[in-house]
Amino acid sequence: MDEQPRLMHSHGVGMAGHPGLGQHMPDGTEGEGRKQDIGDILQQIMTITDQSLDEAQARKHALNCHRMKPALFNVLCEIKEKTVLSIRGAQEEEPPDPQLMRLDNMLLAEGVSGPEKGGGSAAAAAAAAAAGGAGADNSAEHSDYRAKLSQIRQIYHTELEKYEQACNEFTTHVMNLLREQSRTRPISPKEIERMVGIIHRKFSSIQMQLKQSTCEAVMILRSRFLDARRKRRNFNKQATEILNEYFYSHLSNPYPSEEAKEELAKKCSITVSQVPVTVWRQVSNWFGNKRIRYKKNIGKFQEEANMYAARTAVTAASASAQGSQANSPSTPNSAGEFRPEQRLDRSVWLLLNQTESEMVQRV
DNA sequence: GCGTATGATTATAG
DNA sequence: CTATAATCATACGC
Repeated sequence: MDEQPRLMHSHGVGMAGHPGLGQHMPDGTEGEGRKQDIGDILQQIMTITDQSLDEAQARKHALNCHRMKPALFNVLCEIKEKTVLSIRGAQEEEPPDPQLMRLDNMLLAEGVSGPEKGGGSAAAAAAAAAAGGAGADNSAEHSDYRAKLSQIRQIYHTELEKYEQACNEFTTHVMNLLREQSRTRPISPKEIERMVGIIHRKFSSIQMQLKQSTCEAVMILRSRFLDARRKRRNFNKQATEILNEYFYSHLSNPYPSEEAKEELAKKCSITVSQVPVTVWRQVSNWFGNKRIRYKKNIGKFQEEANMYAARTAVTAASASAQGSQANSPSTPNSAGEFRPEQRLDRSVWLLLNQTESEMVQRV
């Protein structure tokens, strides 16, 4: 193993410019005749370009048939492998591309790349059911979606197959070519392997584009069909009134508990939602929107607040004293003082609410 | 049609 | 996980 690099080095240099290389060949143990042979062969190789074409062909043929040819050829292969591969081989060995993994995962999750059609639609149905909560009429709503999805799926698969086929064809073509050439050029199996790797990488980068565009198509489809914002329906008058009633009667702490939300949902009869959103979430959304919009512009909601406060005051006939307090136009801040036990929940809201209403009051 | 209202989603922070 | 703030996409009233 010690002399191998030296040997190859001399070969490399020799190939580049020194025809008289035969003398450097392995010594001692080798027979004289063999040494002579190698010198001859190299000499012939080096001078082959000086000859005419016919002569060169003849020489080439002779060299090809020479008994030392396989051994020398192997040496050449080894040299090339060591030099070329050491130069270019170091940068390879990439980990699986994270973006590709992401795309693959998404396609799998959307039921595009997974098992056959049954699995895909089942996954879609499951997703729809999971998102829908009360998905009574969802199936009819989503049939169009599923049809489009399977269309995408089909295109994806045929394209993928095409790429796969092209890749295989090209790979075998190149492999055959290289094998063919390996008879006359120093091409090691390892190099062929490497070339195959390169081809596969190229093709998989093309595949990635397909996956990318498929993902985009699925996302667009999803947003077209599954985005609830596109199917928005306003709550009916009664539901809004009930929600507003709760909101303004709990103005100091408008954070309904889970049970309260459930209760409100029931009272509002917003059980059948056209959108893939749970009833509970609709109530949450409503309160989230209401809080933020109220806080942003208390003045705008003042009238509404008074109205609902008045209504609750009228209904709550028993609590006349507090009712009148809540009834008066400018007492949202006093609500907190009347229910100190509620303040631990959302002190931030309370603070903002108080300061804002105080400001409004002063103006 | 257009501006506003409104329900839902997304991003972000605690 | 929830609440908030910003934003989106539609509904609604004019």
